[in-house]
Amino acid sequence: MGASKTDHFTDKQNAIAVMAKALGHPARVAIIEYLLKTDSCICGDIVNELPLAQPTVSQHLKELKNVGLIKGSIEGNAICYCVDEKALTVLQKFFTHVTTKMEKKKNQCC
Amino acid sequence: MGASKTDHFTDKQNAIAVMAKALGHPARVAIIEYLLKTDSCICGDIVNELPLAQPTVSQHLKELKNVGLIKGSIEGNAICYCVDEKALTVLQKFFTHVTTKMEKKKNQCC
DNA sequence: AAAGTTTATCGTAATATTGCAATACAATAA
DNA sequence: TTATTGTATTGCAATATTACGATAAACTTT
Repeated sequence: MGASKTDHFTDKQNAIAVMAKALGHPARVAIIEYLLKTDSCICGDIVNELPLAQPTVSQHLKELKNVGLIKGSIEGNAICYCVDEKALTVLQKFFTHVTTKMEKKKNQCC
Repeated sequence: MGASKTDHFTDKQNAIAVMAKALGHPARVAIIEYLLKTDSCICGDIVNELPLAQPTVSQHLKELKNVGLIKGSIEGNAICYCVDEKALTVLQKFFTHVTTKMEKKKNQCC
């Protein structure tokens, strides 16, 4: 095995899982944080910021892009990457919903 | 390779990544949602709810527990699993922080 | 104690991820 | 055109994940 049985889960569950998985690596969390912190969003700057080789960073960027968490636009020779607001908002709403539900339950057990 | 270079990232980045990774599988998202939806939190009920074999579910529960997203308490013969409020609140705050920062930036590029 | 119930662990096969060197590709500069 | 610069892709080795059958462990009931 090694592949998830996505067929049996809801679209929403799969969507959350796919985005969460993309953030399941510190380098990719660092990329998102860097994109929010800085004004420049040039790929080369991200490579310099991270303790990883250029091909590895490129791979991480590709993954974030595939999942829709970031988007890239060609900026002359370089490429400018930015966070995608919609995708991150989906995650934000999910976790806010979760914590809201938790408060309502207030430790009914455990 | 196959192992993440966690040494070079901040503790917070690693913490977020570890929890996000745990939610990077639809079954584990489904488990969290189920625990919030229902009053019963018996392991057997979770196994019945998911389209996966009992050992597989047990493995997923273990992962969620290792990461601190859920906690389990022995309930006679069975085991009662519940979400851990603190851990999920950390994620909620992270994504709220992210979306807040996004709004401030308002598409400076891309 | 013996049998049943519930959950965890072991072992293993299939697949996925991570990381990087080498290299290719694309756009600009000389 | 020929560098040069910036990014992506390929190929591969090391490791991790997913899934489940078989089995063990722990508690309950009979």
